[in-house]
Amino acid sequence: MERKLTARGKERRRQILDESARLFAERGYHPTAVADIVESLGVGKGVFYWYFESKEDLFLEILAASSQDLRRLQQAAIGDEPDPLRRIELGIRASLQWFRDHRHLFNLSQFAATDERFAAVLRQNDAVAIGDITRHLKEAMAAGSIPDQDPEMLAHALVGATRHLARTFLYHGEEPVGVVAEVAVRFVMGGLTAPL
Amino acid sequence: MERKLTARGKERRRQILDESARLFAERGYHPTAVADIVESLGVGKGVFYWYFESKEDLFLEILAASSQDLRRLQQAAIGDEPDPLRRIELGIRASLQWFRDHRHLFNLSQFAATDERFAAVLRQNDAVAIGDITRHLKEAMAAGSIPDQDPEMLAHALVGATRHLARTFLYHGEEPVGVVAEVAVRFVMGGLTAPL
Amino acid sequence: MERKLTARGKERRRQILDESARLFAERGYHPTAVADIVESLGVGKGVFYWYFESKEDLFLEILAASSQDLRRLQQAAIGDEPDPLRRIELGIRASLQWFRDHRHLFNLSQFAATDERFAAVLRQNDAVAIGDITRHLKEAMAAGSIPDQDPEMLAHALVGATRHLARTFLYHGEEPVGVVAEVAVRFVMGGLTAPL
Amino acid sequence: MERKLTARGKERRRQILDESARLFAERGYHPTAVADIVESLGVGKGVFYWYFESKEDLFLEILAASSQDLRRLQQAAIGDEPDPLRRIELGIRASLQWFRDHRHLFNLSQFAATDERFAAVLRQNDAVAIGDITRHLKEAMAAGSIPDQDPEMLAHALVGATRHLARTFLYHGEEPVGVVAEVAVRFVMGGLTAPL
DNA sequence: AATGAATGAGGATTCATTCAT
DNA sequence: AATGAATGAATCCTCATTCAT
Repeated sequence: MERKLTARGKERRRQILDESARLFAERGYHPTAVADIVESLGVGKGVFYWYFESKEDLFLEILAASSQDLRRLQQAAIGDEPDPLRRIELGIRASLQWFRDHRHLFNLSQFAATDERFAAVLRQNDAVAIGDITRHLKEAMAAGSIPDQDPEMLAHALVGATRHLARTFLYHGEEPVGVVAEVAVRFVMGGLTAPL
Repeated sequence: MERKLTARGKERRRQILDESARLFAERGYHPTAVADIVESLGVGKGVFYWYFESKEDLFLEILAASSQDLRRLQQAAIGDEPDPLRRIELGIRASLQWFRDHRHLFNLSQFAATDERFAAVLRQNDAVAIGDITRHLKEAMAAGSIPDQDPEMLAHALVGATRHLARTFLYHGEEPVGVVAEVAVRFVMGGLTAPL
Repeated sequence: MERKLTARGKERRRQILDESARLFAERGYHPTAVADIVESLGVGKGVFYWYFESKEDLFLEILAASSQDLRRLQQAAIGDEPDPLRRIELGIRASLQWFRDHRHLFNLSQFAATDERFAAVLRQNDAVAIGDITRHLKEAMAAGSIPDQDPEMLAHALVGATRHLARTFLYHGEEPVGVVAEVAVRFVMGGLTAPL
Repeated sequence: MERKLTARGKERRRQILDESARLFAERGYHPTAVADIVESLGVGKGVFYWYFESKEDLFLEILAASSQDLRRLQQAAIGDEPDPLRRIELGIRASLQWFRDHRHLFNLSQFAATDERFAAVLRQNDAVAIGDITRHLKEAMAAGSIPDQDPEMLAHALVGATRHLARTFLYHGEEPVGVVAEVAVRFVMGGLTAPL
């Protein structure tokens, strides 16, 4: 594969990527046929396979791209903030904003976790995120701002709380991001700083 | 439907229920064919449709049964404990134990969330759980043991943190339940009691 | 696979085997779609896959079966004839008769030779036939009725001449088997006994 | 069609012809896609259709060209040899050499025989070869050097033996041409001169 | 001459479900 | 209750060919 694409080609590729993410999210991976995707774009079936090796391949690409996108946003939000706990707070707020803006992607990773072919990518994506957070936590422990504990477990607790709030109130519900963020941040900070 | 089943019939039904839960969890709902299920039980295809309306129907039943089972355990664990925060703690510990014992079910609800036909049931199950927790939280707020906040949001934060820890360290990992429970309880209690 | 088949099932299986051999021979392997086969039998598409793993699998089975059938006939024709050259003659006559009766199979092995997935089976089939002939030739050389030469090469020359005559005059042409057999036997015997 | 081609154009055409012959021989006609051919040449798909009407057309051309090439070589080898049997011998030796040099073409004609669209060309090619041989044989019969028989049948027996030896020992095997030629010539001469 | 893009019919295979026995 | 057989719509993917640039 690895075609050389013209400008028009790149545009098409992006179209397919976007449209299929939308459909996968809406109906699920299996129930969305390649035929649905191309029909929804008004192009022939061959187009899909001109740009992607397979349906599976496409899905993997969507997963990878979205996780990269989220991370980019988080890092931009954190900037060079020196306080590690404050960095975590900024990360949470950025994530919630991103979740709101890309709510349709929730189902994708949800589903990806249930299929071994995709779960691997998901775990890797997660490992990166957890790694980032773990670094902040270690720093905070070294500075004495939170008690010494297994930083990885804390990272997962933090991620779990944040994502679930996002799914419930930003994806299924329509709560303003700010409100959810307030709760999330307070809950997480309380959890991180809770004495042993 | 609603057949009257003999003792042997009930046993068969349970066999199918268990085996398909195992297969769905292992490979996913769509990739598991009815043919796989009956073959794995060494019976003919007719058997399946004797006991279940459809594959979809069977999956719904698995979902409902497992959520009921979890709730029963939680309530047994809580007993008549008077302190609401203590009730929550007992609920978390019971849930983690159940998750450990039924780890194969993680993927099932994970997947169910991505398919509108199943998501409804899931939401209902969740609503019950959240309702239980919300009641405890309101009581705790009334008693002044945690600050006044939207109890439903707190409930979701709590559930998200707990489930994610379970998924990561009890399903993918092999951490002892006690260790995870300790972290979960401290994190959640810290989060709940964090001052405004 | 390896299903337990009822009498009706075995009958169906044979039907598919026969009908597809006919179609493959008539139109070629690739141009014959599974849909053509089942349609020509007036059954649903699933039936094919109930009895055969794949189209490829079916073709391999046809190849194997036909080569076994031919060999069985040859051995029956040879019986316990003591003279090795006479055995070869009987084998040639039997083969020609079989080729006439199963002319539609010519194209099959012709095609099979061009696809590596099938060529292997073909080579194995051929090896058996060549082995049989080689044994007769060695005996004849030991008895001094033909000059000492590489028996395997002779066997191939013999097979080549016979098959090509069959293809030309029994498959494409309509010559009586007896006439072709006369020429084939005289040509081959002349070739085998030609002095060094 | 029938384009006027520049020198560069002719070169391109030849490239396509050679590369596709190679690929058809290696993988078979149907499994070789036009896309494979052009990709293997590193050119765009338009190129193919600039030089050839269709894939089918290309294949027919390959068939015709190779049979012409073989015949040219045979005639050059025969020269003006007066003895008809000697001419046949020279033809066999030349053919074997050509088969060795173009072994990859074996599969092509093998396959062509199984598809009615190509079989016609093949039969015509064969008819020419058989016609040449038949002429030599008639002359030999007239001269009394071989017994009177149907010359066409003999020609086919001869061709069958020779080709099969070539396929077995020059294409699949690695026998020296000389050795195979010796066996082939002796076998054929024995067969031709065998008394009635 | 040449390229990347597009077409869409066609092909192998799967699978939930039904049915005759 | 249970079985093997059958159905056929649906799915992913391929590929010869055409086209705009």
